[in-house]
Amino acid sequence: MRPTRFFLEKKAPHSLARAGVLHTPHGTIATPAFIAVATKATLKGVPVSYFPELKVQGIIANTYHLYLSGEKAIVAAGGVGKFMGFSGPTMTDSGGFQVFSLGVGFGKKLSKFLPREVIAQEAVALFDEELATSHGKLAIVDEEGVSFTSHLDGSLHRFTPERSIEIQHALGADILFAFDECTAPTAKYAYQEEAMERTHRWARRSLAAHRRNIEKERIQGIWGIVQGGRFEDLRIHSARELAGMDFDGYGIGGSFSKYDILGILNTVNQELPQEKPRHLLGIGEPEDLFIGVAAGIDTFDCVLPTRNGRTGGIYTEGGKIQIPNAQYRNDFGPLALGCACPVCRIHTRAYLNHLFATREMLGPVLASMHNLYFFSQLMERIRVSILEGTFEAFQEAFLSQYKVR
RNA sequence: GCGUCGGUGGCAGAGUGGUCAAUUGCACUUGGCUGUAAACCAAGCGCCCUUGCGGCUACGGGGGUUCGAAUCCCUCCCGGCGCA
Repeated sequence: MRPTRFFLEKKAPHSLARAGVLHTPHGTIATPAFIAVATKATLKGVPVSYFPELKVQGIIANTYHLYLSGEKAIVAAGGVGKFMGFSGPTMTDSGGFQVFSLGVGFGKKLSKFLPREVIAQEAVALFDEELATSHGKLAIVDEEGVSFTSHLDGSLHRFTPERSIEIQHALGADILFAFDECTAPTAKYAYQEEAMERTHRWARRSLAAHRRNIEKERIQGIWGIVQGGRFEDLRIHSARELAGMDFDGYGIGGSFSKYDILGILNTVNQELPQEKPRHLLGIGEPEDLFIGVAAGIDTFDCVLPTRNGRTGGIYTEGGKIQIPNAQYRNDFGPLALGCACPVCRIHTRAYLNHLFATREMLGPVLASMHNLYFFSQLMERIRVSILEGTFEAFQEAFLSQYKVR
């Protein structure tokens, strides 16, 4: 029996949305669900003791970052979950994203979504010069793997699919991801295709390395990552290719064009085995979560609730607000209307505004907690709506008052 | 009272004849953040104006020198320090 198992409970009638339960050796996740990002074995700013109240069902940590900081103590502690004091389900990302963020993304303010301006001039060459040079990068890709220059001390490190899996075995999460290459949103078709094919070869090697370890294979599941960037035909090809491998679930990675992400995800998910869980890596805003769910995604992870929280962004029913802004100085209402989170039960916008203005560390902490609850709670409501057969109505009701800037 | 040093934009503090509406930091205002190089980054921050190598007013007050002054001179006011 596989260490992670997924059971579908209900499918929505007019979309690919679905509700289910994902079983792991450390408990279950009711899906659709938001997985909190705990890159360096900490959900930045939020004590594990608050997880239950914040409805945090699971976390995802990062192989590259924990490897750099030294995974020995984590192994000695009995795995990343035990190390951080979290008894629930855990995942580890393979380090594939760092191929992008420390590679072609280094020094640039590239998000995973193709910028609006670039879409407009799609026909024009997309930063081809920059992508072609390795100057200024901390990660260089070759067929065998990736050479990293540590962003911490400049030391040289080497990741291959086998090495990533080996470290992920040491970290001991319930679900680990195949080593992949996350490409830039600006990558041209030819490079995207090349990277995707390489990612498929790495997926096979990751899978083989995992199955080879009989002990770990029994207690950790491995999910493969679909790539292909914003190109639909590549995505279809990638999904079929991955579907043909014996993964326990699937991650959908890489970058997208904001405007056809629903279409691409729909396509991808129709190619993937229906009975297996799909995780959309690194996405997204509340409106993106609806898009993902509607396209058949079961789990998500994203740094936004914590990163935005740390930097003063608060999610509310009416959209995202900047709590340090002057207009909230005397706003004694809750952060979000009707929010039942432990922060809103006690604190006001004015207080959070004050904490940020005075740079008190509690500000980022409380904001992160609230945002985390907001995301988890949103996913829970989405799940309930699917079970009740009212997903589309709920989506419409939520988005009608949630303003996207 | 004498001597001396100093008074610059919200604050601190550069500048010491032109390229100064004035470096920089803080504060302030506003953006951004999507598998976390991020408790971060960016922009703005005298007034007017749609624009500009744009106009106007500014470096304690007043007056002068000069083609030109935050920068030099005189004087007044204010502050620190020293001596009486």
